[in-house]
Amino acid sequence: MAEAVKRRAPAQEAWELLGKLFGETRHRIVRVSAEFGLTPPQLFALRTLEPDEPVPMRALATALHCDSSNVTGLVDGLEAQGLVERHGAEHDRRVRMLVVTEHGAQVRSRLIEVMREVPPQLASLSAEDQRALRDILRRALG
Amino acid sequence: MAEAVKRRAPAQEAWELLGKLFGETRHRIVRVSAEFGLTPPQLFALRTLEPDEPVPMRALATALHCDSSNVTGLVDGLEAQGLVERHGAEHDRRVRMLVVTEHGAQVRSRLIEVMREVPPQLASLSAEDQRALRDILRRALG
DNA sequence: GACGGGTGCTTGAGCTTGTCAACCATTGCC
DNA sequence: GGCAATGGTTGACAAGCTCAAGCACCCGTC
Repeated sequence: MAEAVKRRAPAQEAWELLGKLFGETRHRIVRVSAEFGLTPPQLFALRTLEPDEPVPMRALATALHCDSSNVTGLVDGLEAQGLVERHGAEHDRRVRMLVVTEHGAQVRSRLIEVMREVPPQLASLSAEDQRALRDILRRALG
Repeated sequence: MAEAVKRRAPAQEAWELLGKLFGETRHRIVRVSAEFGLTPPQLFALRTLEPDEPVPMRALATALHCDSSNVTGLVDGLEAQGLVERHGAEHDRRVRMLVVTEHGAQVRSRLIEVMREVPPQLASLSAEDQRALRDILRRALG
């Protein structure tokens, strides 16, 4: 640690660089949502719902880390666009199962497709760097 | 490309892993903001302002990629807490220069400190991985 | 020097997210 | 049957965000 030189740990610099990527990604999410006529929270909600696995609203709320009352509004929006439907559950008449419609499933898969697109900064990396990055992230997050 | 095996490019898998990290970071930002008595947008605003470099509100708006009218509210909040002040500019009486107060500068630096903390997933990487990650990100985003 | 377009900021309307508290219907246990 | 707990909705409220309108001011031109 030289006197005037403020040494930053490599991980810290990496973290700051990721911060930049985060910022740009936020705007991307807003843009993509708008393309699909959704708001970002609606997009996350639809992405969370598996077309073949109806879940009660409560489950969506916990998955999104938010209040149930919030989900009511989100689902209202999705339902208004015919992307999901509320079906009554047989065994418990209190719960409403969320079912992704045919249309909703199509939108959802296109949406996931777009979200998966690797941002240009990463795509421009060499094949070796891409593999190394994947391996490191696997070790960190896997 | 084997038949049934859907091969994912390494960069794509890396991107998905980063998505996970993003999600966790979002909650972290909310938590940190609350700790400082700020809302997330207020936090970003304060972080953007350099204590030694007063800037017109317009500049903050473009830096935050939002409308000027939005900044008015954000700055109202920061000013109410004594973190920034609006000063008239000499050469142009329309513009209001944003000046970070002494207190604001302190809060800001503590805040940046906390935001810089490397999340545990990255911190737990080996020193080599950390360096490799930094180098790759430098190439991607530098 | 006065006019007029462009600019910086604020205000207000309107929408969405998000939380909390209150409420209703229903369930399941005692 | 009674009663606490649960799933979902509603309403009140705070905040972010955008747009349109307005105000004060700058600056070019005639």
